[in-house]
Amino acid sequence: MDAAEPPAWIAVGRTARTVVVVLLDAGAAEQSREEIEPARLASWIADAEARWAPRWVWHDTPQWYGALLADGIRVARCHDLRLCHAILRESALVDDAAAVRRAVEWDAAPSVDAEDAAPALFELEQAQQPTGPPADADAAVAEFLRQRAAVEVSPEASRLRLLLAAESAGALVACEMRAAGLPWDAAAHDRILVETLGERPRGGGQPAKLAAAADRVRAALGDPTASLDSQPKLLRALHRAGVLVESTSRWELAEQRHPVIEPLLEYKKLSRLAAANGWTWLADWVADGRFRPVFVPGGVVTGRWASSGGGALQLPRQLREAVRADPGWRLVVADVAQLEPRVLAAMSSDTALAAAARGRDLYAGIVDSGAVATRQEAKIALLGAMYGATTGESGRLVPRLRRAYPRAMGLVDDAARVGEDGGVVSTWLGRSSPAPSPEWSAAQSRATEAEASGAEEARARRWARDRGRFTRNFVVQGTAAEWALAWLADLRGRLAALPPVSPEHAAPRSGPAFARQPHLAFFLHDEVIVHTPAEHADAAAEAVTEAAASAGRLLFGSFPVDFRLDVRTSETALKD
DNA sequence: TACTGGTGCGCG
DNA sequence: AAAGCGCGCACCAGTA
Repeated sequence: MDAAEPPAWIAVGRTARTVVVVLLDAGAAEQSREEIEPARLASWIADAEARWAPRWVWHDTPQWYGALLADGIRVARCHDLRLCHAILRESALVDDAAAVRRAVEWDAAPSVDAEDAAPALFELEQAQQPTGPPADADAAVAEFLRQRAAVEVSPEASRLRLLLAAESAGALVACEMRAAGLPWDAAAHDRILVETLGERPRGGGQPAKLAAAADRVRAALGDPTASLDSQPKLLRALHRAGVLVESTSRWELAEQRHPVIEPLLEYKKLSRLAAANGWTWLADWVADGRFRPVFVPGGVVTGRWASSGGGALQLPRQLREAVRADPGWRLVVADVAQLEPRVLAAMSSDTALAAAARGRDLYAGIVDSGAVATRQEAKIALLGAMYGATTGESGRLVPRLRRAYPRAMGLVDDAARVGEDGGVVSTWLGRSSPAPSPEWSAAQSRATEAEASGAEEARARRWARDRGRFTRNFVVQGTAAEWALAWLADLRGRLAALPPVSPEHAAPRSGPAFARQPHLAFFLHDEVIVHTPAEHADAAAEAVTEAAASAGRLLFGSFPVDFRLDVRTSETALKD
């Protein structure tokens, strides 16, 4: 593995029986290539990482990195071809995306079980990959060159490079968080379930408190066999009892006065907990004291992560008590206060909004500016502006923000207008919204024809406004996701650079080697949880804070906006 | 039996 | 029954 100059990139790909590595210089010219026996691969990669710290180029991070982590190997940087392809093929910052778009094989989603198959990645027999992007080295290099070409000719190359690096770093973090898991106290979870729902019945059936709530509902309805889990049946039963609601949603029920309401709301609350995060969930998703969800970077059109299985991004507040650090360890829980409005202030260079946010609760700052009277009003107005509210209290308050913060409001209003006209909008770093569907466009052009019906015109208008609200929010939500990726990536590096922990903490119960150091354990749009030995908790908390400031500078340079964090260090992930 | 669409609720 | 964005999941009902 000698090379004249250190490789800046190393592309990896599989053949039927071996792995091919391709060393590329900083200009992406090939220096050399080598075929590696699967048994030697892990140590080869570990050596190359230590020697050159290259950026690893591979087709799909979970399939490569999952196996490496299982072998105790961590890498600092990668370029995830599949994720970067998805960004570049749509980005309006790319002048000529034709070549990238033609490579349709890179549009394929990886097979669902690819991640679980990862530990077997280098076993001889697994050569077939039924779906997903190509896994061989030649395809990887070719796609990498196409992507580089698309980026390098763009006038916005530096933004795109940052976005691709952040997206790829996120892919590494997602794999690592799955490998490390979120420390989960099953006994504490069980206690919460027993307290809330009652003892778990041995032979199946409903727990006592849930059954009792159901009985009270049926008694109040005067209908001992009423079905509570079927929306149509429940609705009919309510009507028979004289509760004339149009839906069975909590919101509408709460406005009614009838003896059935209180027990019904109670029943809904309990049955939700039992169904979504009850004993079945605990058995399915928690093992060895860890909750291991599948994070899906880039899973949302805006660039936010999605999750698959376990409902990782919907952890109910009620269960946060069950998130519990290992003995001698701590959790550093940090979330950003009003991330999206701060991002909006920065990307629109709205110094007034940034000033309202600086060093304090942003909503309080808006109140102080005199635009609205109360914190609640400020919150409703700002959310309404970013989501496109037109009616109700929110719709009434938005015009006042428009006067106070014309630049910020102008940015989201413009994004809405572009979307209504069928155009494409982009985030700060260059992730673009999808083009309108053919059905959408057809409806719009149909509505302009002379013989279009009133109904057709109304539908086209409604769809246009729907799309306007989507693009309005896309620019803010998507840029906030970019900030969060930069935060994660920077934090990951800082945590990895902390000094080694003392020996008594160096070997916790189980898990990958990096999890013996302070490490990221959870991420939720604007929140991170770091699991750390107690002796490093202060350093980890400091790293979280510094990473946030660093992310702000990386995206917005010296623009004077701050990203305030609420940071708590404790043994559980409980909030307030 | 496997699917799809509707409903409702959890999260940001 | 939300208004006003983005998700995932469970459950039911209707259909293939």
